[in-house]
Amino acid sequence: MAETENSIEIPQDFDSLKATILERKAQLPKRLRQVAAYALDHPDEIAFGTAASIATAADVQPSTLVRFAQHFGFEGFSSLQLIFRARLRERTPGYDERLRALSGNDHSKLESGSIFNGFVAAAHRSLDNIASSVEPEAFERAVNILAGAETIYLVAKRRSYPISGYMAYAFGKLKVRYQMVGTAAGIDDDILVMAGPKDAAFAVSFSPYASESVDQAKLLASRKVPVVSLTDSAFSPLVESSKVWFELVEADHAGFRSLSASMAFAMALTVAVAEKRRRNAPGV
Amino acid sequence: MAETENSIEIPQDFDSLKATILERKAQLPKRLRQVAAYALDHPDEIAFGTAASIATAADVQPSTLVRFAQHFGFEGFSSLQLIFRARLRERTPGYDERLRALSGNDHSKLESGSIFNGFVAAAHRSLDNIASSVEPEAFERAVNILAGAETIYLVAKRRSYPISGYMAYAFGKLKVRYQMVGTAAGIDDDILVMAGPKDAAFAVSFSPYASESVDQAKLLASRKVPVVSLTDSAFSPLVESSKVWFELVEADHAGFRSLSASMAFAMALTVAVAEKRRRNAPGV
DNA sequence: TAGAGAATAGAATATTTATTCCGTTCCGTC
DNA sequence: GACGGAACGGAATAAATATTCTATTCTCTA
Repeated sequence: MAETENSIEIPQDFDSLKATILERKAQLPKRLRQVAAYALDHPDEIAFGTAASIATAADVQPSTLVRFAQHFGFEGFSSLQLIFRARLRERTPGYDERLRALSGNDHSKLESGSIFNGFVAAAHRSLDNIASSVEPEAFERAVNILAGAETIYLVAKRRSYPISGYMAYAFGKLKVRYQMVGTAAGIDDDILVMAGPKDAAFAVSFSPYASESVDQAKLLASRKVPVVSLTDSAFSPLVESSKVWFELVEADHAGFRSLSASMAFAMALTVAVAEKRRRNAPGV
Repeated sequence: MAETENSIEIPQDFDSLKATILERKAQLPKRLRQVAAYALDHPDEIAFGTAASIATAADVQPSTLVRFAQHFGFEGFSSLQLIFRARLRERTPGYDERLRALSGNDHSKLESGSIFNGFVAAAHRSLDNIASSVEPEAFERAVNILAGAETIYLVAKRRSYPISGYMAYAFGKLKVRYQMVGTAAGIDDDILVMAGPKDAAFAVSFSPYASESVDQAKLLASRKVPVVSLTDSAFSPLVESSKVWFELVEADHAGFRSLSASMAFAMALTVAVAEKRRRNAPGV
């Protein structure tokens, strides 16, 4: 029997597939071993290539790839390929390590525990995401804009409000002048007409974008107030009003998003701005 | 002419493609803009998906994807897809690696960058910390207490305020009755005298503990309102008033703490409570 | 070294997937 | 409000890609 291995379980992720291949490579026939070697040496090619292109590269026939996949219990080459693709999607260093750490704790046993673990994992992912998507140069520009401002206007509504709330708290402690732009539209407009080019604004808004925030950012931009913004898409309506903007997508768990990464970003920005001010005006 | 743009050069890598899309997004027709937004928000899906699956996800026709690709000078969707795949092959460097790659003479850029790095790292540590320190049984008890309450009172001041603010937002969306206990002392007391044993409270306070929060937790406890609390020490004054309490120490960077882990915790608790309610009262 | 079973190559076929085409709708302009 | 051009939706078609099938080769054993 050299066909599907129905007795043994089929690997569901790259790591266990890799282990299985290594374990069995000794008793693999010539061409299948050739495929095994190529697959482990060039996993990206397997992920993106076609059966024909991979076969050429590995110097075998396309049908050999199918037999290889079936030898390890897969239905065909395509289902094997999915494993290699999933690997690229989850490619964050430390990803599976953290996943293992989480599944090791006792939360998984209880009903609410999986929710807890889910949000912790989502927060980790969000943090990995900002770490790779925020450009140091953009961050520096944002810091410079805000550090040079007389007053920093904080624009945020609804879901984003806690972020500006925390920044306000921190700016207060750090003796940085700020002004929150709240909800009451009448008052807000009175506040905003006092803003000018010497000030700056930090706006936060996530989909679905609160129209007040978008309007206020536009108003500020039209008054030549430089706007730095934090949002979740390059197509966010905040972008057009912004001198510098950051795209930050919070990972979700079961459709709900926390603000973990946003909070880390907000705090970093806040402290960096305060630090820059301290340096530029040490005598004050 | 709405076909291939032979006059302008065709983007050869993801960054320039992204730049081109952003540059032209304003004058893109409806469906093409829809595709543009989806593509930049979900680049991985474009890389791995088929024209049909992507079209469904972006809520357009497959032919629209082809037109989109051709609009930007590509021969068809497939050649556009190659750009998205190439992006995944060259692994995205993390923030710290890019920071290190910067020219070493720019001190300020390095400084702001390391602040950013520091807060992201601190957030990761905080998350690891709560994952191991929060007891599943305690979490379950907290969920039960809050899920059984008629009204959930949210007690938090100053630094903790954003946490209860976000929970309030989420409870509102989830149709869970809550009452924030704000700052104005006079009003708060009026609110609190309405609380009784059928309600419950969630209090958050970190060192130095705001005396109002501590007093209000005490008051609630004396009125037989079960209190769940989140704080940063077993010796916190909140502990004596609490039925269930959690110790959560946010890791700090340069003496400043963000709220990343607290946010993840708060969101997990909020969703778990709403989920439990939904199960217990499916008919409502 | 003959024979049996496994493995392989390559072409034939089936399937999936991208692209084209055309009737209809939308939108701006006169 | 009518016209013309651009954009769109959806089905038809073309292209690509994976899988199967069979004749042939290899390899081990008696």
